[in-house]
Amino acid sequence: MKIATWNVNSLRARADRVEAWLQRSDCDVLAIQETKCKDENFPWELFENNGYEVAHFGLSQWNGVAIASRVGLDDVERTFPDQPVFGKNGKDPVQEARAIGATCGGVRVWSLYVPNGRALNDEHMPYKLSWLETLKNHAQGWVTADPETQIALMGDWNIAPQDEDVWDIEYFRTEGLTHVSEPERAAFRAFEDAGYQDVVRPHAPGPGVYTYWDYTQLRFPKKEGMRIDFVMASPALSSRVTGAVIDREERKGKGASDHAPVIVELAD
DNA sequence: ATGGTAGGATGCCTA
Repeated sequence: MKIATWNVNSLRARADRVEAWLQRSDCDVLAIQETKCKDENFPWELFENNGYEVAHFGLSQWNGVAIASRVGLDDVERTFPDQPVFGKNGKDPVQEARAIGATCGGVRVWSLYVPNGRALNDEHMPYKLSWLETLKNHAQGWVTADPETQIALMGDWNIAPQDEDVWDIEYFRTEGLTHVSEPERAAFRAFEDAGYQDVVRPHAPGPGVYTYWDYTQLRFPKKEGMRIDFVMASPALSSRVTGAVIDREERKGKGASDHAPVIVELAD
């Protein structure tokens, strides 16, 4: 079985790319982030025509997460329990469309779009950190309750956990940028402490291996990227992993998302 | 030279 995660940065703008990728990737499950649409604009037939069931959670033109599967799609859950709310200037707080879970082929899959902190002193940063801590607390509880449970927390984490996960850590430090700060990295490590493993890195080691390249500044041709998309697997799922690939080819050419798909292969 | 790109309810906000 092959499971994958991909921040597509607008499903409607990327429909042809996503369909072609589904047809050539041979993936059984795809966790999608940044669909950037509501259900009424979701391209349901794209998935149905290619043999996938799909569940979507989108509230507006922002965020939006989905799971497509050809090995079953059961017990769909929109938002994780107690998912923190966010409201600009404290107004109209809402649980944003950043998490959807479903059971696919015996694996509890979560498609996650972790909030972008924007800046170290921005109000989005404490939101990001509490969002992660709340998710971690529940994820820890799921494994404690059933040590054999197979869970994949996958998506765009908006964190570069190690210095090698950005092209120039000194640039990030000098500019005071997000994604590499100690609180963000501690939030990521907390998932590891709870038993979840980054199952891609051992099969796609750095340095210089990334999942995201900014559209600006010629970041992709200059190989200046970031590793911020992860598949964090519970212990029982980790032991099934036989390989992993970051599909850097998909970042090439006109009309690419700024993120590459990340694929994990599981033993039967 | 303080730029560049790409998406969205586009002439501004988000990444």
